[in-house]
Amino acid sequence: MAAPEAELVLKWEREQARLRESVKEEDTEDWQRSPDFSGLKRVGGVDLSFIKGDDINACAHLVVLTYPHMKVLYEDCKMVTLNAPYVAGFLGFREAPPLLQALEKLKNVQPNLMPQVLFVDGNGLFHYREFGLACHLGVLSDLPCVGVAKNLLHVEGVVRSEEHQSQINALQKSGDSFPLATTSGRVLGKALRSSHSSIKPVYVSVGHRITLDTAVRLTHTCCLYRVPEPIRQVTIATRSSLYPSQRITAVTWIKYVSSPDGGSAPRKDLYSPERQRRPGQLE
DNA sequence: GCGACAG
DNA sequence: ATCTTGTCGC
Repeated sequence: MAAPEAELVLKWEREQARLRESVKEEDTEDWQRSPDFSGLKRVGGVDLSFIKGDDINACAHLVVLTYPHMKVLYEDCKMVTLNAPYVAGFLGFREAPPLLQALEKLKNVQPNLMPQVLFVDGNGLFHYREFGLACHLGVLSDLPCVGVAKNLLHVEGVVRSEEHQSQINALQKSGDSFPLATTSGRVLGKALRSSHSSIKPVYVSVGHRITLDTAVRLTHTCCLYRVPEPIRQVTIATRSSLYPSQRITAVTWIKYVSSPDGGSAPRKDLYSPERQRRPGQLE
C-alpha cells in the first residue's frame, strides 16, 4: 500500500477531533453499576478478517453472546470491499463502515438480540488522538463499547520499554492490571492480565458509554482465555468463513469451552469445584 | 532525522 | 491483518 496521502490524513484527523467530542466516558447503564453486572444479558463482538494477499476484500462479522455464559446467540457474516487503507491511528475509517452495517442489519432483523455492550478488536481512548476504533464505533452506533487490543499501540509516553515489561511481569494473577498513562498523566487505558494461563496482557480502553474501571472489570468476566470471548468467538467465526478448513478446529474449541446456559453441567475438568469463580470464567 | 505504530 | 507444524506442559 502506498504511503497515506497527507491530505486524507488531515481530513481524517479533523473528523476524529469532531467525533471525539461525543465520546461518553461514563457508565450510562444500570447494569454497569451492579457488582455482578445483573441486568446484562447480551454482549457483542465485531471483527474483520482477510485473505492472505488481499487487503481490500474482507469478511465482516458480528456475534452476540449471552452473558455471563458466553453462548453464541447470533452470528452474521458478510463479504465486504473496503475503501480505506490500513493506517495505524485510523482504523475506524477502514473498519467501522461495514461493522456499522452489520449492527444496522441486526436492528432490522432481530432487534431483541441487540447487544448491550460491544467488544471491539482494537483500542478506544488509548489512541494517539483519543479516538480509536472502539470510540469510532461507539459514537456512530451510540452503543456502549469496550476496546481490547492484543498488541500495544505506541501512544505518547507508553512504549514497549523495560519499564513496561517489568510492569507486565508484576501482574501476578488473572484480573491484575496497571494503568497506561501518557506523559501528561492522563490514564487512557489499562493493561489487564486476563487469564491465568497467559502472562501477555490485553490492553483495555473506553470506547463509549462506559468507565475504564467498568470496562476492565467487564472484560475480565468475559475471559475464559486471554482474549475475551466475544472477540475470540467472532475471530473464530470470521476465520471459519474465509478458511473453512479451519472450521473443524474452531467448532472443536467452541464445543470444548462453552457452558450450556440452561442445560447440562459444564465440563468437570474445566471447572474445578474447590474454587469460587465467576460464571464462564476459567480462573 | 529515522523508526515505531491497534487491525 | 495473514499461514503453519509440531511440541511441551498442566
